[in-house]
Amino acid sequence: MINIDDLRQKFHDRQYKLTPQRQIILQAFLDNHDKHLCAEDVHNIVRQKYTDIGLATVYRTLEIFSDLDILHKMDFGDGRSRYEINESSNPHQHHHLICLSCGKVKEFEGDLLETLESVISRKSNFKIVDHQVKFYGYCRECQDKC
Amino acid sequence: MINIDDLRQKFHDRQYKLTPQRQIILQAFLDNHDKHLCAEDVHNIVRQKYTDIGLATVYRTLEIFSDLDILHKMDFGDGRSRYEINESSNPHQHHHLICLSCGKVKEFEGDLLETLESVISRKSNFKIVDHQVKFYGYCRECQDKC
DNA sequence: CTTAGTGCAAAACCTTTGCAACTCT
DNA sequence: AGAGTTGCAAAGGTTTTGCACTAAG
Repeated sequence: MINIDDLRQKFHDRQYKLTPQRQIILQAFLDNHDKHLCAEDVHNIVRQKYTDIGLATVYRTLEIFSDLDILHKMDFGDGRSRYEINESSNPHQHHHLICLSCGKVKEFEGDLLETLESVISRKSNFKIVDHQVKFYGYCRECQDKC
Repeated sequence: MINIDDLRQKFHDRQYKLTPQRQIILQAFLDNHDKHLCAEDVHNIVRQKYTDIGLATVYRTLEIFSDLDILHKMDFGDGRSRYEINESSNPHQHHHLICLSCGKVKEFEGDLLETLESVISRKSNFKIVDHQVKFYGYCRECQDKC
C-alpha cells in the first residue's frame, strides 16, 4: 500500500505539487482503508484537520489519485462515485458483496477470475486489463431479521 | 423474454395502469434487445411514435420496469444509468466487456460464476441473489489500431 | 367515478469548470 | 519567478419531484 514517500515520488515524476490538501486526503484513505468513501465523506473527514478545504479540491485530487492508481473509483449504485485505496499492486484481489436490504458493502477476498479472464480473452479477442465484480444479496444480519 | 401480455398481467397484479407510454417504452427495449439504452436514448426512440412523451415519464417507467425485473439497471461509468431487457428468467447469463479506448460494450455469454457464488455464500454467510461482472480492456478493433 | 399516470417546469443532486488569489518547487 | 493549485461560485448533466390535468380501469 502507498505511503507519503511513494506519493512524493509519484507526484515528482508527473510534476504534480505535494500540497497539504493532497497529503491529508491520502491520509483519510490510509485511516479508512476498509471503507468506501465518496467525495463528500472525504470532504467531511478532511475538514476536521483543514477547515477551509473546498469540495472541488477533493474531486480534483480524487481524480489524480485514480489516474495514478492510488485509488480505485467504484460505483455501488447509490448515485455517487466511491473510492477505495489500492491495497497492493494487483488490483484483482477482492470482490464486493452488496446487501440489498441494508446497503452495506462487504469484501470477499480471493481472485477466482483469472481463469475466466483467459477464457474470455481467447474466445472474444478482448484484451482484459481489469475487472469489477459485484454480488448482490442479503448479509448475515439482514437474513436473521427476516 | 417478456411480451405485452406478460406486461398486462404483471401490471394488473400490482394495480399499475397499462398506458400507451409504458407499452411503447417496453417496445423500444424489445426492438433494441442488444443495446444498453439510457433514459435519453429511450426518450428519443419513443418520441418518434409518441411525440409528447415527457422525459420524467420515461424515468418513472424505467424504475417500475426495474422493480418488476423486466429491465436490469446497469452502470458503465459514463455518468448515466443504462438499462437492458431481461432476456430470460435467469439473470446470470452474460458479462460485459467494456473497451477503455472506444467505450463500446460487448457481451460475453456464459455463466461461469455459479461455483464462485456458492463458495462465497458458504464462506461469508451472504445470500447472493444476483451479480454484475464487468471486464475492462481493449476490444479487437482498438488493439489493431495500436 | 376513482385512482393512478402524465407533462411540464422547477428543484435536487453530484460533478466539473472559470477565474483570481495563492503556494509549492 | 513561474507553473501548478486552491476556494469559491457558477454552470453542467442526470434524475427526481410538485402540481394541475388527463386517462385507464
